[in-house]
Amino acid sequence: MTHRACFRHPKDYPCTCAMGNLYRFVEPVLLFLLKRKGQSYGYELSGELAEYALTDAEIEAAALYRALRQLEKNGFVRSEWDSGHVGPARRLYMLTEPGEEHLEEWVAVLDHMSKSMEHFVSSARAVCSEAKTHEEVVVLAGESS
Amino acid sequence: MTHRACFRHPKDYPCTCAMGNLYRFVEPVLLFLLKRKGQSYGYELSGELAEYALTDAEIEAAALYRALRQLEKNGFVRSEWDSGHVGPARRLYMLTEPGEEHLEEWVAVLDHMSKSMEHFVSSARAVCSEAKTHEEVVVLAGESS
DNA sequence: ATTCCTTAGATGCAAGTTGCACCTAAGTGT
DNA sequence: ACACTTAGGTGCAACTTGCATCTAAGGAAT
Repeated sequence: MTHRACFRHPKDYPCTCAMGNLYRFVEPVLLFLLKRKGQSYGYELSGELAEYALTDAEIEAAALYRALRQLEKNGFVRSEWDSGHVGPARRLYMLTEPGEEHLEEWVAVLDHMSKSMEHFVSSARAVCSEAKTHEEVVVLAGESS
Repeated sequence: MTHRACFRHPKDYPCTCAMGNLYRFVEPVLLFLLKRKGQSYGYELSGELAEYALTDAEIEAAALYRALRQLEKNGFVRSEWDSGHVGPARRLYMLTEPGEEHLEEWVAVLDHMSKSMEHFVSSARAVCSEAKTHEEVVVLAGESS
């Protein structure tokens, strides 16, 4: 039941929905956006998250708010209430010094993962096309048997 | 407590341990190994898993056995007991036709993710080095203020 | 005044993955 | 008898996520 049922994306789109749950890499994207913007708040970030998301899966607002609180609990961001505008108060987040370092750690980790995945993809493609070539050989040989 | 505590790897190694839990991508690696080997069993696979693992984190034997059962439940692999050898019986796994297709889906997904991560890494590096350059400018300017 | 919409943040619950510790069982060696 | 290796497995706590739902402030319309 976990797999093979994706309503959200068109067929042929390489979404991860049908692959079972994957962590969404919410943290590093939030750290990156906060680094680039200087400061921001949950509702605003939720609009820009999709652009740099590492999977195609939509990042839920609930996950976003929880990730920000978790980052704060771990000391990577800090926040203050901002009421200097119309509408409900916003919780403004900004990176801390440990947060800057943590972002750089994430960059190293994701660089590493990206390369591992590339290696995996090319190895798997080699095995699969080998198998296909073999199938073709079998099919061609089968014509005359 | 989730973060910043990795005992298992040397410092400076870009491990994911300190990044909180990440899914380990056990499934696609197992599908790939079964494709390449034709058939295999848990204990043997556990020795070859590290080579193609997509994160540096060790994949636990427990996770491996559970992933194989899950794959079977979902129809991507099938298994049979093998007692034709010394020692305890082995549960021999092999890909099914849906499993072959699922592997190809995984390859497409991981190709996509690999490229997203690469994009993220280069964007983040640009922002960080920009900030560093700015810091250097500030430091240099600060010399004479 | 009451109702509805938008903005903004948050929680409760079920389902899923994982790490750790532990267990069963077959065969081998001492 | 006892310990070791191979092989597969379970129970529990901790964690992430999706979905549904909630609070609350401000603005617009009836």
